[in-house]
Amino acid sequence: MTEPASTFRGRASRYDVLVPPPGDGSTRARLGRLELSHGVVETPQFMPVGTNATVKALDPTDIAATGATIILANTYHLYLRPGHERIARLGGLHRFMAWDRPILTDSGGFQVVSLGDLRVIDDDGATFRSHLDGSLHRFTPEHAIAVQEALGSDVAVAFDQPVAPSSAREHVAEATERTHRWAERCLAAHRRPDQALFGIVQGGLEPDLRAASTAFIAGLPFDGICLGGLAGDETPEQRDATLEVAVPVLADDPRPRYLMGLGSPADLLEAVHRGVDLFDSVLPARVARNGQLWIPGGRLNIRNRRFLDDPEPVQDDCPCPLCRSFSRAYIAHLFRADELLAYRLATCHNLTFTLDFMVRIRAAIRSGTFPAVMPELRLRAGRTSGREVAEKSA
RNA sequence: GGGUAGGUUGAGCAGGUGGUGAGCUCCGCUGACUGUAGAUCAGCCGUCUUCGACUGUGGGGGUUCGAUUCCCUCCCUGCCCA
Repeated sequence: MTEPASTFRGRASRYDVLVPPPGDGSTRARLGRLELSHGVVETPQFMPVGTNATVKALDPTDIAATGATIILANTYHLYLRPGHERIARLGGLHRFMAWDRPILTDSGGFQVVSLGDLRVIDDDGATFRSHLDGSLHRFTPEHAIAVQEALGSDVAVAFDQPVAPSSAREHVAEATERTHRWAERCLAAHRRPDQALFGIVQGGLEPDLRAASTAFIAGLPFDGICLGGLAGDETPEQRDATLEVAVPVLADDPRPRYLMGLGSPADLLEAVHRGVDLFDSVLPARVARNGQLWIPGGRLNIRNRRFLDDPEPVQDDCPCPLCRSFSRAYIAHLFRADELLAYRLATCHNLTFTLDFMVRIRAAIRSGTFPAVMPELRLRAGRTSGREVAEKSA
């Protein structure tokens, strides 16, 4: 392998950019290698979400078979149940969930938005009312770090205050300021030497706030830069524009860039093109559980009646356990019968599709064909909403 | 054959003892879902020219201004007794 274009050595990570953007301005996509305590992650990469120390419906063997090399788990949920201290006593999160590859923990910041009615926020932190039993819980930057250190993830993430992209400018500004102060506190609180720590940029869709936030977070000694507050209610155009503002600020920064929450293949492609290295999202797994299967060029709503008689596999060339052994008719039947196997097979498939899509992106970057193959990859990704565009012959 | 309880929109039900029965749950159809309070949620789900109109309470007949309701008769189903 040739010399990396850049290398970043963090406290518990190393990031090599193996293939930098071409320099002709045609794309900011790059190929990288992120070394963490439990293994190596090639970038651009997608992380399946395993909030409760499980990627819903899958066991670690299934997860690995999808091609995933790193997964995300959630600090807030694991703090509430079963408790981070219990997980620590039981040997840490990797051992607890029997996943020996890298894990990134989200800080609980997202629950500041997602648990809207159940939390009160102030400058020092956030108070949550548990969605499980209604009890009160206090989260501060220091506490979010302590919990993540107890869990022992490869990558911890700073506690932040995301806001809906459509929020008013004053609200965005306030949350962004607060996120900056909390970022500094997270850095000051962090001790664990075998755990990397990523900082989170906010700034909403306001170009000046987003640029300033990116510069501020990049100015701190984090091991990676998360772009937060996206993958919400913004339009794809607004998201692209925001990336065009943020990524150039990081142009000479050797650290990995992680866009939090993005998950549809079409969205991933556009964000890679604009310079993002890492992603996570519940989307492939959630829509799978809800009966939507992703295939090249589109999607199948497998609950539709017509699939009950369809003997074809969901996707011919897919190596997942669903496509390898079963027909569309079978998975359609499982969904209608509310059989648990439906959720496992569907989740395996969508994650396999998504991670294979990332493989294709990386291969194109490696071979220097990346910007050129985008139309082809867009076609494969299909539309992110609306009716399916690809239909096998009946 | 006798007795008894029933027959309501694909299924299962609710309701209704003379004055406008389209209400629920399934099923079905279509959407949505992006750092997971989500194996979830929303809309539709008799017909039509669908901000409204029409039809519909097993069939037929009767009483009545008006019947799902009262009367007659027939059919069907469950249960009990022969």
